[in-house]
Amino acid sequence: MPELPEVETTIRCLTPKLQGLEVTSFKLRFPGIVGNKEEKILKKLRGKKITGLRRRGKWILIDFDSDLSLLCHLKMTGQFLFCSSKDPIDKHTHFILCFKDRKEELRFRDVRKFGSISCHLTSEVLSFPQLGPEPLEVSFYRFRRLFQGRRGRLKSLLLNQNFIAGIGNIYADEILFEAKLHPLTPVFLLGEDELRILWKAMRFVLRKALKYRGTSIRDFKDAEGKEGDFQSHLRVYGKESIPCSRCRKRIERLRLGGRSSFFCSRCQKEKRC
DNA sequence: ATTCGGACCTGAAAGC
DNA sequence: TGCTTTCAGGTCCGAA
Repeated sequence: MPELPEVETTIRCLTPKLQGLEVTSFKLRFPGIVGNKEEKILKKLRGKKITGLRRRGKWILIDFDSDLSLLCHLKMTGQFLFCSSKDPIDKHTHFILCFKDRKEELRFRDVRKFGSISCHLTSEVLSFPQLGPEPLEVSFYRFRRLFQGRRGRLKSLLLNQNFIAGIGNIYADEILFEAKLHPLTPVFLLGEDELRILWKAMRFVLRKALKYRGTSIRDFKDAEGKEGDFQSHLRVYGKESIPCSRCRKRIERLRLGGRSSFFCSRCQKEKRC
């Protein structure tokens, strides 16, 4: 479910609540989300204080004192909840952190169980996922350089976390519509002007999605259970056969690597070699 | 070397 | 109504 805006929204919601809290215990109800090795390391969290939360791509980092960090990925349906320990625990809640002098606890729930939590040394945690630059931090010059010598389709590249980190299926489609570029465009055909338009579109769409606190189409909720508002601003994603907001031609859908891509065939003309 | 399908899971919605 | 199929904000792996 979550891409950069949803992950960032989750972190912004959690940070003021978790900052400074000391771990007293944890419950692992479904060990599958952490490796067996990690289960051992997790015990080291007892007595540690949360110093802060960070995002890198779609990863969530929870930093503790004494050089420990949790590295978490929500995948499709993962969700963090900060709630009263008296609230009922449903069957999809897999991991719980409890804190000193607090009635609230941090829960990780994940219907599809794709998500993951692992524990690392803070000094090493970022070397684990091999990720491209942050879309909202990368300069145009570096962005342009990323494309040098690359092959393949434009949308596939935007989804490649190695290439750039944090964009997923919804925002890739929205960015391409904003930039008026076809998802199947071979990247070597892109010129300087188009790359600049793409870079601007990427920043525009992601910042707007952040402003509206993410997209809640199906599952996404922040750590207070609150939904995002960007779904009412989507222009192509999930809009098959609905008239394009720019030109009124019906939005089309195609399959790219097993995933749906929504686009306007009039606004986003396919480039030929 | 990219690209594809399948795998990992569950549940909602659509199709028949 | 009820059973079956399809689909889903992600990523990894192995095979064409």
